[in-house]
Amino acid sequence: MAKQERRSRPGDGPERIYAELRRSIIGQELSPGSRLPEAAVAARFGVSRTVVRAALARLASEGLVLWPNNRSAKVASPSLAESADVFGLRQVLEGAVMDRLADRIDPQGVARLRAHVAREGTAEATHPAEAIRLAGEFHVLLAELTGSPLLARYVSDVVSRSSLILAGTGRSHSSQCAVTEHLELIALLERGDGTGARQAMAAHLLHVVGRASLPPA
Amino acid sequence: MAKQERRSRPGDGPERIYAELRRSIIGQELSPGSRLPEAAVAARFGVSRTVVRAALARLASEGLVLWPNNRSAKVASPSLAESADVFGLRQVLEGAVMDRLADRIDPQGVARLRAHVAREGTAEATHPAEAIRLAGEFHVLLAELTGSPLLARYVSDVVSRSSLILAGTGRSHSSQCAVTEHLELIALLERGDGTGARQAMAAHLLHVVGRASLPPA
DNA sequence: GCCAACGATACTGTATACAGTTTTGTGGGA
DNA sequence: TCCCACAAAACTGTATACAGTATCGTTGGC
Repeated sequence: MAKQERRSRPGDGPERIYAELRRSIIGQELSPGSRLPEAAVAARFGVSRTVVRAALARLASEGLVLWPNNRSAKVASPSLAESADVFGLRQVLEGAVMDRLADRIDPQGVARLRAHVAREGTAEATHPAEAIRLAGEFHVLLAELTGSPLLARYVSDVVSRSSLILAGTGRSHSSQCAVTEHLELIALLERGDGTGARQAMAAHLLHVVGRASLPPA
Repeated sequence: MAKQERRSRPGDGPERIYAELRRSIIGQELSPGSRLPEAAVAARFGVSRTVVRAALARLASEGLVLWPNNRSAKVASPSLAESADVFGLRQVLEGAVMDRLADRIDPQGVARLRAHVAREGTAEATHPAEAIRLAGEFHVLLAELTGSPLLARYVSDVVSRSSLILAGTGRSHSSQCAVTEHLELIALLERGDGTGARQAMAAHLLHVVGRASLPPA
């Protein structure tokens, strides 16, 4: 017999707060530098500081918030150097993703990618913040399709940081360009062109940086 | 005036427990699968469960312990597939490290590397567990010299996991071979041979895997 | 006016209490 | 013997209390 659904199971508290804060940060509802006092966050979500601290620890480990000792956590505001570092690593990691995917991607994976890009296209005009999030998740989906959990995790990490960086610049057409470039990446993978896919990804990432008017990595 | 040294400053508790547990795990004092009940760990180190939970959270985020909901944390025991994943990512990340270092390494960096390898040589015969740790830290040091904090962090991450994996196999001569190979890597970097350094690193990592009698990545 | 000392306020770090969940051990029936 | 039910023990999840630390405004001296 199926267990009765509960409104929140034990252990889900931190996860929920983490997800909500993360969404707020990437969606610019919390701008870089915003302070996140534990008590305030706890009150806002109706939980205790204990739960908030667990969520903050995770956000800090992903670089989305800074959390110095004995001081309030605050939303990270990456410097130019840090931004360059993030995108430099994306070149490394996502280059490896393309190499691996060109060999092993199957029609089902291609279909998932195309479906995702379709959602990007839908959100692109109406929900700019969500468009940024979806554009990032496309890259995470690519990484997941490699079948390497670790690679997927690191890509997810740098993509989160990228979203925070890009949210700060607030270019609204970023996503439109991303859609056509994402489709191009899929096409290259589909025909097994690993070299082309790697190069296209490198160019795509440079475009993303360029549109955000950051100096190239 | 300098502040009076304290035995432990607030906020240092979790960090200390984290470091001690990590050392015990990598040093095989805690073997894979060992249970880590919060209360037991807390009693052992003379702190409260609060502190232990923070340390466990960090270890779990680095993949050294598994921490399912409502269950005791336990030391991870990586499967063959997970081990292959770890070393596959090391190829990607450390290949990038060599590329970057061949351009930018300075005599001071070379000196630090050589000094480190000297310590590896000293520990190699007498303290096998410490030799494994030092061999890992050589790779972390390489990554740090690139000047990319993020790259350094990810390398540190996969090296930790590797240490856990290698500790399980318990090959005692691993470290001796590592010393000569590490010196070879330094020599290649010193003469600016990026391609050679990248290839040598790839071979080195394959050797490490081979000595541990794991299937090649 | 300017700056240092100081006190109030806000906030974090850690311990602990209690409730809820999982695990373990034990006895009874087939 | 095997296996299920069930109760006891072990353990985690969360809230809360209290002590310690940073932050900020104010006051007093110059």
